[in-house]
Amino acid sequence: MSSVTPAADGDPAARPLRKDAERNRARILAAAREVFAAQGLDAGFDEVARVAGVGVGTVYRRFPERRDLVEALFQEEVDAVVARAEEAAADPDPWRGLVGFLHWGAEAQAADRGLAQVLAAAGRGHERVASGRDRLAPAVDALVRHAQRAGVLRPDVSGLDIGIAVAMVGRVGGPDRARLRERYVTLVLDGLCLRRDAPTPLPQVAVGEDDLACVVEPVRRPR
Amino acid sequence: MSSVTPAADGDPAARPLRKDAERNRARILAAAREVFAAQGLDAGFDEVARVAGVGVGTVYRRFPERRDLVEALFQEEVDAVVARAEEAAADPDPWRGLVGFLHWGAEAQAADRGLAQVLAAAGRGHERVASGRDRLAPAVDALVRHAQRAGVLRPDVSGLDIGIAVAMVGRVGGPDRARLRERYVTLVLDGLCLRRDAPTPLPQVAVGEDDLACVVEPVRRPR
DNA sequence: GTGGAAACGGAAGACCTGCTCCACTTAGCT
DNA sequence: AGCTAAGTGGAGCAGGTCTTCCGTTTCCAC
Repeated sequence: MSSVTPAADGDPAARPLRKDAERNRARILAAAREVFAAQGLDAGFDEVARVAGVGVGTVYRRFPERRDLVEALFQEEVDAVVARAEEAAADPDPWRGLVGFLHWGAEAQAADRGLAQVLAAAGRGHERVASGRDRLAPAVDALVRHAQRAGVLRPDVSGLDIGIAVAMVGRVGGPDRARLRERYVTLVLDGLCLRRDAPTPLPQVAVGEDDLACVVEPVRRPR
Repeated sequence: MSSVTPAADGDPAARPLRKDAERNRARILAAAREVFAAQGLDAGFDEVARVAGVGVGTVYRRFPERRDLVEALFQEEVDAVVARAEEAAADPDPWRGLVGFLHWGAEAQAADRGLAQVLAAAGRGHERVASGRDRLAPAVDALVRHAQRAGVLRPDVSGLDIGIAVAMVGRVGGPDRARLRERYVTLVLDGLCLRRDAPTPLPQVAVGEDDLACVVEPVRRPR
């Protein structure tokens, strides 16, 4: 979660960075991970620089475009999602695998705004992060097919549906609304299963009359 | 949808506006409805003024705070949602009423970013729009109880759950993704019903390999 | 028609944000 | 140690948005 590719930055022919530059690069990546998770992918570079303890100029020199930073960061985060999907697909109980993946995915996206945005961009086929989708889609598709062949998942849904469902639920609520998200994952899963006689019990949520800060986050306005 | 309270603006003791002022006020409200629907509640006042064909100063004089404008606008929009919920609750077939309300609500929120934000704020208990929730919550609760008493809706969900579900699905996709939203409303409804033997058929969506612009919209960063 | 209060509009100032640039510092080689 | 190229940081500029302010226009009561 915090290891960083040491030097070779895509182009293996590039001369290695100086030691201090490499150290700062790592600091910037760590800071960006933190800031992007909290504020989303268009957080100010100033903030990233402040958290990293370097000047803005340094951030811009190392990552001239925002995409460069995002790309460097989320390669590994996407890997984590792919790994989790494969793990879920390997579960001997296919339904349990699917359930686990949905819960985990919703929580991961809720905890990290940047991740949510990257996955959305990957789904949308954005050039630079498209490689993310190319790895992600097969993994989720495999999970879906696995559950469908076992006859527990309805046959008319695709991996894309699962991705969108995770994204939808992941947008619900603030940081401490984990219970609420579990509730909606359970609800969606009751819609995803092939058939059922009774509803799956939902996690109870105690919301006070004036403590309904649990709604879906507002959309952002386009630039 | 386009009628506007002529003069009495909250305070009945206020002297009536001059005729031109009243005309401009109506123009501003119409423009704001359009602009807020497209761009969300924090669209620039400049844009509202431009669309209304008045100067920015006029907008600021009539509505010194953004909240004043939002409040004046969405009183009636919330009324429309309440009316739709009551209509749905009055349906002799309670399940059909619920299905119709979810489809309508998701589409309404997708078509109007401003409405989505206001409903979110209302759910969150925001002071000025709190009155909206006070009217909305009972209407949706009645719809839910109606369906539950008829034994078609699972008993462990509340009106709030319905509101959040509508909001979640309403965030999916862009303007022409109505089909996709229908798909997820159907899926959620299959999770909401008391029991079912087979999945409800989902509306088919044809998405090309690189036309996956169907993901949930990104979250916005806080000010 | 006239006087004066109300309303108008948009230029201008305050502010905020993304990015560049260059005088200075530092690592690493000899 | 001394030299040089690589690296640094933050002041400052450009471009954008929000809000105010005041000279001009419009309405309406008389």
